[in-house]
Amino acid sequence: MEPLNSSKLPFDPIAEAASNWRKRWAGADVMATATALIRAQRIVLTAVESALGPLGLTFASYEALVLLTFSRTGRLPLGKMGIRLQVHPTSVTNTIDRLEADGLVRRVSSETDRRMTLAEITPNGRRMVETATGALNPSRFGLGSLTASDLNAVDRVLLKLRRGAGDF
Amino acid sequence: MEPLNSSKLPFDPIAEAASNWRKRWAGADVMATATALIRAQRIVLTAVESALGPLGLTFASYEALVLLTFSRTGRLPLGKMGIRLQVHPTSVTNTIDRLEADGLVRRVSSETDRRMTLAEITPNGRRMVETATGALNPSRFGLGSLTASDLNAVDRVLLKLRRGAGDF
DNA sequence: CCAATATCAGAAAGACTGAAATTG
DNA sequence: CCAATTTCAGTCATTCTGATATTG
Repeated sequence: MEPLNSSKLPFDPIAEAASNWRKRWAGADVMATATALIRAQRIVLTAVESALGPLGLTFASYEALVLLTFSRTGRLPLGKMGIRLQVHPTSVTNTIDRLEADGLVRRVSSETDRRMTLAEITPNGRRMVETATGALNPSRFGLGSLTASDLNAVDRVLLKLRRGAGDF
Repeated sequence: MEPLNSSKLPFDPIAEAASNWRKRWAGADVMATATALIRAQRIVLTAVESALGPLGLTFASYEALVLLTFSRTGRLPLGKMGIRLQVHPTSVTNTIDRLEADGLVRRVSSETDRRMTLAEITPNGRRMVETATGALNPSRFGLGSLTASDLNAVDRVLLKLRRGAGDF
């Protein structure tokens, strides 16, 4: 995953837009932050997926694998994974489909509640997490220009945001 | 655009994951922030598109309209719009296609450089911006739980991030 | 001839809706 | 009979690649 439109601008397009918005309506500040958040996500995703792409993973599938790695038994119900990763149920099905096709995960039906399907990470899956994490490290998730205190400042506010949005 | 998976958790899934990551590798902090940024973007986008959806707009098309509104002549070359909005050229073509089909914009070929196509906002387009902005205002872009100083704190760091990523 | 601009065809991944099958 | 879990079919917006036509 490469840059969207790598042509650089001689100014900050969001600041520029915000200054226009402020002439017209009161919501300019939130809109500027919202736009910056969307752009920040693209920066992160671009960095991450350009590191993971060669391995055949997306960030979503990597997150799913990591979640399984951290579970005690190496297996979790798909529904629970969706809740933990905050993604749509059909997206989980989709992600697990691809991971299963690549042999990184396999589906196991639960013995206690047969409605549930568990995803279980395979030995290949565990190896892939190691490799992928190694590939991800140098990318710093696109956040290499931020200091520890910058990260803290963002974390604090985003925690508030996510709580306010009812994430947990 | 509604919630992804509205089931609430009794804890912060990102903090939980971060605590697991820290046991294993050094990049845990950046990964936590990266994950939070991705989640924050989804919160914003969900709020925004649920306000704009009934009007037949996406955030991308709304941004394009607003950009035209703020330009002196009400028209801009598609390429320049892509750079300003930081989206892929084909996405601009796509977005303008839909706006044009809805009569909110029309294509005009440039007279100075005939390679360029300009998008020009129509009177209906201008009315739509008014309506959409009115619909957006109460949503506060999903950022209603943040104070002005919270917004400032995020803006400051994301400015650094975007500059570091070569956005401008 | 080369560069820039926009477009098109086609692929991929994600999110969504609505419906279905299975099981509790 | 109703609820929960997963899957399926299909749609949509976005991004990307690679190719093309037009113009500078």
